[in-house]
Amino acid sequence: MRLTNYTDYSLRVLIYLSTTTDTSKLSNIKEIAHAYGISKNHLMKVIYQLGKNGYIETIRGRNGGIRLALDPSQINIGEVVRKTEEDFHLVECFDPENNHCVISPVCGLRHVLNSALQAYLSVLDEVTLDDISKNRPALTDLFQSTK
Amino acid sequence: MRLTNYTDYSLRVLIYLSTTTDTSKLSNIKEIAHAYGISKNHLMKVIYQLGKNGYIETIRGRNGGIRLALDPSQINIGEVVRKTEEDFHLVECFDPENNHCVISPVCGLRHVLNSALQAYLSVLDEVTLDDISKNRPALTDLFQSTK
DNA sequence: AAATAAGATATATTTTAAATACTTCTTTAA
DNA sequence: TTAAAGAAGTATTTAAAATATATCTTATTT
Repeated sequence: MRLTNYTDYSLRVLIYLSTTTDTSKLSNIKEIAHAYGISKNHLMKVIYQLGKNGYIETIRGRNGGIRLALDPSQINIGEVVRKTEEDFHLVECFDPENNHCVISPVCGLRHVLNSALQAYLSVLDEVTLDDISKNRPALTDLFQSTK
Repeated sequence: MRLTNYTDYSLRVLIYLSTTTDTSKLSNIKEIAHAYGISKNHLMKVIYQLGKNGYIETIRGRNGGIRLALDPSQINIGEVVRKTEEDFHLVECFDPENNHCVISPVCGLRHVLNSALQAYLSVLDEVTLDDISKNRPALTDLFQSTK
C-alpha cells in the first residue's frame, strides 16, 4: 500500500512553500525541483494541479513564480491527499465500474476496508500544513544547503 | 492508494474457504479460480503463501486440495493484510534504504502518515475472517452459481 | 515592440512493478 | 504406476507511474 510520488511531491511543494513566510517572495519550479533533486517536468504537473486546486498561486511571465495561496494553518493535509491521490480503490469492489467480484453483494470485506480507510483519512483531516512544517528554521536551512 | 490484487485474492480465498464449514471437505485452486474468474496461476502463488503463513492447509497429490488451518474466528484480517501486502511505504521516507528526501530529518509528514497508517491497520486488527463472512449461506449460493 | 523568463498544456517515452502464463518438479491416492 | 493435486521457479505481458520533450501562453523588462 503506497501513495503515488505525485502525492508525495505535492506535499513536499507545500512544505517548501510554507517556509517562505514573506508572502511577497515567490519561489519557482526549478528551485524546488533542485532542492528535492526530483524531475522538474514532473513537478510542473504537480504544481499546475496545486494551483488548480487553489492551494498555490502561480504567476506567469518574467519574475513569475509560485507561492501559497492560503495560510499554512488553512491547508488541511487530508484534503490535499484526497484531491491529489488518483483513487482509494483498496480492492476491486471499491470501483463499481470495474468490479467483477461475484461475492461483493454479500461480502463484509468492503465495509471493513472502507472503515479502515476512513480512519486513515480522519487522522490526516486533523492535521494542517502548519503542523507538519513546524520546524521552519531547520527546514529553511536544509533547503539553503541545496543551493 | 490501493492494495495489490495479491492481497485482494488472499482475502477472497480465505472467504471462500470459510464457507466450507465441513472441515473434512477440501477445496482446490481450480475451483476457486473459476468461482472468482481469476487467473489460476496467480492464485497458486497466493495459496502457497497462505499455506506458508499457516492460514491454510495444503494437501498434495490426488484428491488433495486446501482448507482453512484455523477457525475463521482465529484469522485476523489486519494480520493477513500485513503479511500479504508487500510494503506500506506511503511516501519515500518510509523506506530508509531508498529515501533521498533532504528534509526527512525535520519533516513532520512521516509521523502523521504513520499515525494514519496505524489507525487504518487498527481497524483491520479488530476484525476476523468470521466477521467478514457472516453471511455464509448467501456466499455459498453465489459460489454454487459459478459452477 | 521585442526579447526573455516564467508557468500551461499536451504528447511521447521510459521505467517499474504487478499480474499472468508457462514449465517442470514433487507428492500421494487410486 | 498413473493421474491429479500443489510447489516452485522463470518468463512474459500489461498497466500505470514517472519522466522527458516540445510547443504555447503570459507578462515583464528593456
